[in-house]
Amino acid sequence: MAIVSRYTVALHILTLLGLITEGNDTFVPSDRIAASVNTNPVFIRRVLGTLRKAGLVSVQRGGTGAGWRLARHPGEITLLDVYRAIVQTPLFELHHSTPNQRCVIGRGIQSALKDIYENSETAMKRELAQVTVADLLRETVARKGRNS
Amino acid sequence: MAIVSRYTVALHILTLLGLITEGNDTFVPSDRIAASVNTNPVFIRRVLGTLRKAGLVSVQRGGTGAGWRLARHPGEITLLDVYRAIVQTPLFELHHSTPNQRCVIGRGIQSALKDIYENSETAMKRELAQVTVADLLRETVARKGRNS
DNA sequence: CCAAATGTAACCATGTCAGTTACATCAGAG
DNA sequence: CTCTGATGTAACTGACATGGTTACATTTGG
Repeated sequence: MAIVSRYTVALHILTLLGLITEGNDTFVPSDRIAASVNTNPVFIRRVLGTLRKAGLVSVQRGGTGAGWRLARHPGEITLLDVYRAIVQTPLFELHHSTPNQRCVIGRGIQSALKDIYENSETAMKRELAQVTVADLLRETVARKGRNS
Repeated sequence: MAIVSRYTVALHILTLLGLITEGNDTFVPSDRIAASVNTNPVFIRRVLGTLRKAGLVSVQRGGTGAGWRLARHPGEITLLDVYRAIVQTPLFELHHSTPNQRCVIGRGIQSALKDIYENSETAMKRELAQVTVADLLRETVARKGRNS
């Protein structure tokens, strides 16, 4: 399967918070974020909770003006930070049930694949590490309206 | 989520076929493959069917000695070939429902993410392209018994 | 105290994955 | 020509993940 759209939503959230809360001390409620992402506020709050545990956003509870803002500057959050917060599982799955250990292939393949899979996942993460939320925000506003 | 374990099974199959059918003209039945992978033959045949459509394996139907073998030499099948055969979906999912087009972020983020996601997926595939089934087979038999 | 939020549980619909059973089909061996 | 060992594929299932929805207790500024 693919990497969950929750990751895309997380990046959308952080980009939006970067746009609105950077340079001031405002907080954005989950309803408003949900309206931009076009989904429901509960899902947004679930993602925000995960991002908060990772130290990427901070929350203000209670009263008018409650909501969320970035906990760091957008230039100090890489897409890999967000990936690590949202995605816990390794990119490639091994066998569901361990292969037959009485077969040469069954005995050695998981170990061999582990290395290859790690290299491949690392290469993907290396790309994500080179982009920050600030970069994404800049690119996003630059493309207002374009389709590709 | 993660890349389906079906991909791991496909690599297991091809490695096993490389071991058994390279240098002779034998065919391996799905039952025997299933015994090595430790799963059921129907699942194996489903994966083999996909690999056959991609031109990676060939099948001999009917009679004794029916089964499967590699359609190319193991050194001429990269892990990226297998990936392309098995995985059709892009690595990263975008939003399930299109974001709010009246918001600056909602308007531009999909386009911005598309580029980043493509770069990242390409980096992963570049690693897979550097390994062949022959490499995997060599590594696998070299590690008989080791756990990591 | 009121109002506007968060935090979270509970439930649901949907979809994917892989396991299983079943059976029609194929083709070599005798 | 039949027997036999296999493929090809449909159909059903259980398990699980995902995200949508409702509901409500909790928090806190005004």
